[in-house]
Amino acid sequence: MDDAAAPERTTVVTLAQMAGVAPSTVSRALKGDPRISDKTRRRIAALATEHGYMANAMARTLSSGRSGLVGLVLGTIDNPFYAELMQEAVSQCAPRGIRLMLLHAGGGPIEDRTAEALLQYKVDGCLISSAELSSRAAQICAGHGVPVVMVNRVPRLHASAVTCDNRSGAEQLAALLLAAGHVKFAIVKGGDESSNSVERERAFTEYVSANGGEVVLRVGGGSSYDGGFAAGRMFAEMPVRRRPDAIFAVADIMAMGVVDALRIAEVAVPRDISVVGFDGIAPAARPIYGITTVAQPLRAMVGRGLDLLTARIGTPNLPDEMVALRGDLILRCTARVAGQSV
Amino acid sequence: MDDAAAPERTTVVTLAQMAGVAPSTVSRALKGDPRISDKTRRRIAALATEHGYMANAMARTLSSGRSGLVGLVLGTIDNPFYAELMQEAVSQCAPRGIRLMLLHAGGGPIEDRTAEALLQYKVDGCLISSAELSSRAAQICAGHGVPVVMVNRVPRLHASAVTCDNRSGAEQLAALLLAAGHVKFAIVKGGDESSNSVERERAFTEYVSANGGEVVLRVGGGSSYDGGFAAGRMFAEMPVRRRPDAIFAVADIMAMGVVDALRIAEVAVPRDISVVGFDGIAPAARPIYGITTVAQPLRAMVGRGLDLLTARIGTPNLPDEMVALRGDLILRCTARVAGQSV
DNA sequence: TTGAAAGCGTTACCAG
DNA sequence: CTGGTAACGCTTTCAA
Repeated sequence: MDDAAAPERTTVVTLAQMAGVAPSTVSRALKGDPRISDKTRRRIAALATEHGYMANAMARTLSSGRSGLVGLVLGTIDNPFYAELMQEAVSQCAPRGIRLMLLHAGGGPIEDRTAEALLQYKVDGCLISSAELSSRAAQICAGHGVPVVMVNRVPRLHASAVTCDNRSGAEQLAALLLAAGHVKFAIVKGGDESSNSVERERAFTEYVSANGGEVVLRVGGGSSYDGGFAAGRMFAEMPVRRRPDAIFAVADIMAMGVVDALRIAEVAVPRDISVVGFDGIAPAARPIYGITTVAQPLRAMVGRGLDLLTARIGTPNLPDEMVALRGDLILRCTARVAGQSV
Repeated sequence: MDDAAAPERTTVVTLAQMAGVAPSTVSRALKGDPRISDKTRRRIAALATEHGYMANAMARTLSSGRSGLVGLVLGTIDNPFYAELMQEAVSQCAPRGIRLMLLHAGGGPIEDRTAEALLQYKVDGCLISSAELSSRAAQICAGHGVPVVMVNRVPRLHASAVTCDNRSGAEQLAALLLAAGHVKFAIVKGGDESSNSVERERAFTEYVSANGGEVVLRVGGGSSYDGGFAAGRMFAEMPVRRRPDAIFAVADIMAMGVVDALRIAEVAVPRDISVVGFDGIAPAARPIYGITTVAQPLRAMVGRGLDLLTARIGTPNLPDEMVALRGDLILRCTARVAGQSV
């Protein structure tokens, strides 16, 4: 009835007709191919905007093999770090003209059917930032030449990665605590599969041992608030003599749990125990927490990750590249500081 | 050199050749078209799995007009509610075979270039859960027949929506507080553009007024922790006589801020003031907070939202539909309860 | 500097 | 029940 005037979506072909040129010319003009005369280019561009032309990404992909899609894999979202990372990724992808396909978010491995979306939608590359990457997904990427970049995680298989410099960060924290006179340390670990946790833990331990301190205790915190809370309660219940001086929680979210547990048990932070974290998530900065920490340079990390990815999309078979970015020590109030009384 | 044996990706055509049938038959067999004989179907299916056939989504979209893509628009991610919603959406989309394109996350409106992705990638529908939907994006969807479903937000333009029953929730909270003997109430609002905030605020006010209480104060909290914190500090600084008895923060994230500010000012919750929230986000349940609240039935909301969306994708021009799901009152410890001493 | 035509992999329509 | 074939909209040689 009322669709008599089917508006006939504008395509390269319709544009070509209007401009009196070939479709190929339109295609070239629109993407700025240098061998199209300025005059025709302008004419075509004008027509295009006038008619609200929008390239059909599907057709383009089918023909060119490039989709402009990047797969995003996120870790468990209870940790605000991943939410912040996601937001950063979204905002940095827009100006680069890359679209994100959200493949996974949360704990657990990637489902097979999800991994297949990689292939079906001809994803150009993959940005991964979860602890658990199913090996199937990794295989798929590797097997089909889909470049993978990991952010905040060292790669197990064929992939590039950008991480925070865990060693330097952990050392800065250790140095801070040591300078404040602490000697008996505890570490609240993430998971054993978490490369970050392992690296931070080791660097911290080594630095402390080499400088007159000792890590007397290490407890698992599962990279979650609850894990940190449980650990904190355990510390609070220890006889004071055996209790550590200072606690390094390898993630802020766990440090928050530790601090809360201590607070509830009326163990004063930092008077009785100093607590430091790692990551620099927003809630840890709230006045109620004021977690002393090392902040990951999230913006730069995502930016660098996207650089690596686009480079590899443009030029296949580039060698894997690992980049570590230094984090910033942020002094707040859960750790004693040398020469400062509480 | 070593790509001599170009593996020739398996497609419907190659499969057809192997099976000795037409491509159209393969296509039909693979999608379970009933008019293909069981025998051929099985044969083709076997071939397909054997050769690891993966349909090319781009080609399919080009030909069928349906992409299987749903655009996801998320509000500011500082509120864990959106992170939880995202996770829920991701996990519910997978089994339904729908893929998510992450269009936007964070504050601010959707960029135009992002909105255009909607068209370029032939997104089948849009799931929106942010306060700010750029009208441009909405126009684009409406103008191109892309169904839109809003979750946790009432639609301004042409769109369906699923929300929590704000009225019932607010009334449950009001009733609880009234029963505990509170009479002087304050409300910490979200933004004025937030439909949820407005609805909750109004329902709460009406119920309270109708039952012998009074809302003596309403202050903006910007739907953020910081906003709640500022509001809480303000309450703490008020002369006790003028201070409200009980505070309704229209979002848990603000309630957390309120509670922290009061705690820091050594105003006891709930002894001196009761505080209630709304949403049911995970951090508000931590022992350190224990926010009394109404939890939104997130899983059901997302499920229902996806139902509405797929229905509208399958059958265009269905009328807009608004569904409200009742939330659950969760008694924790920031609100006094009738007949209970503190 | 531009044009013509051959795909890209699927689906859908029309026959048979 | 199945086959043929024309789209879908764009890119990309190969020619001119």
